[in-house]
Amino acid sequence: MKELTIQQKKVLQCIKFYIKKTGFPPTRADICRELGFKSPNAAESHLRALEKKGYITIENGASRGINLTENTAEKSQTIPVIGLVAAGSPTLADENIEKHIPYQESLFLSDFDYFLRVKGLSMKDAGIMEDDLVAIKKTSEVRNGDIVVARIDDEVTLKYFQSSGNQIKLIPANDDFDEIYINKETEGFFIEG
Amino acid sequence: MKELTIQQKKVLQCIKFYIKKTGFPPTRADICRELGFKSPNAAESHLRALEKKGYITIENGASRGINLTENTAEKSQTIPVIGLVAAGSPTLADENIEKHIPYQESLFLSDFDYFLRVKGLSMKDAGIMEDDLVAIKKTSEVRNGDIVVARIDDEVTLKYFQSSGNQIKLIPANDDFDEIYINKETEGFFIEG
DNA sequence: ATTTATACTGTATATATATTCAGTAAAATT
DNA sequence: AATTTTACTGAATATATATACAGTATAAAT
Repeated sequence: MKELTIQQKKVLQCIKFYIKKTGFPPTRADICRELGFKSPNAAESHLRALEKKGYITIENGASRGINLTENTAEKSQTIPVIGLVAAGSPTLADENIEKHIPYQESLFLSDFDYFLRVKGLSMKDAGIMEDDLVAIKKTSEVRNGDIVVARIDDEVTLKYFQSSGNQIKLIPANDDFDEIYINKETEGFFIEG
Repeated sequence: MKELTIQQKKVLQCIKFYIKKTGFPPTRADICRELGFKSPNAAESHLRALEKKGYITIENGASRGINLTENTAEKSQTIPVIGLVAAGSPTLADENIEKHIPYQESLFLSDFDYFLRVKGLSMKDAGIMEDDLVAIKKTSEVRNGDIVVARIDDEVTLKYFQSSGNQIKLIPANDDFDEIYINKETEGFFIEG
């Protein structure tokens, strides 16, 4: 695939961002607004360049008829694997990256931020075993029953989240201690084993 | 969330399908064409109903300004887990469903069809271990190097796919036998463990 | 019994949008 | 040195599109 210029990258990112935000592609005018162009033809030209280079397809005559190419949408990225998160007794939690694994966005299109390798068996009954990878998404919204990564000072645990009034309980899925929660931080996602 | 009527479901499905196909939402006219309506107002009314019931949002004045709600887009589904697929020496392959696991489409937005539980260690070096779940997508396009689920008569194996001319080799990622391929059927996807 | 929601056809229209044409200018290729 | 590509402004326009208005008819809710 042919290389993009800096401006063309900006336009492509702008399109992706717009779709993510609104659910549908931008118009020429939208792109101009986002990037500060004063003529719709500036956007048009860039779109045609992106089309020519194979990053998007354009349905002629259709409004917002921009379609990200597979290679563009399913852009292969790498996701960090963060090591050794304790699930039993919480251990230290520096975000030491184990490795980066190549990862096709198309496979798990959720936008989680990193993988966490589980240590300990306290979430055993939730299907999360030792050495499993758990997809983690940084978020500020946590609902009851969610599995969260709780951080207390420098220690991390995987627990069920349960908020009742002002008290927040972190419940392991085995038979350990319950804890008071301090600072909701991330939300666990998928598991396997 | 309020229940949809049959027609409203059809319209919603039509929108999803259109987005999947084209990358952008349909116009009122597009919906009419797909569903056989003769007046754009038929689509308009349904859209407003879907909006009212919270399945979509509509950006007024914007063309194709339809956005699937989170609950709509991330519709929780169940995916079958198909049991005991041999990876070492191929065993029998009736599609006996182990169980259905609830699954949020948002997490893995790829459209694979089912999970396969791996038996045997012949794909060990590819990171696929015993008892891992492998996401499988039925497809007719297979490229060299893909991991495929090969079906020979009633037996199934997980192997690397390698086509050279007319000969098709199935290579395990360990140290077993190579085989001739008969009937490309599905394509393995992700793994974990 | 009356209202409201569903499910459309059909016509009309303001405007949102793609797209072409005419330029300017700098950078990169050939 | 000449051509092509990049990167825009600015104006003009055909048409794609949302959307309102006027109806008809049936089913569901109050």
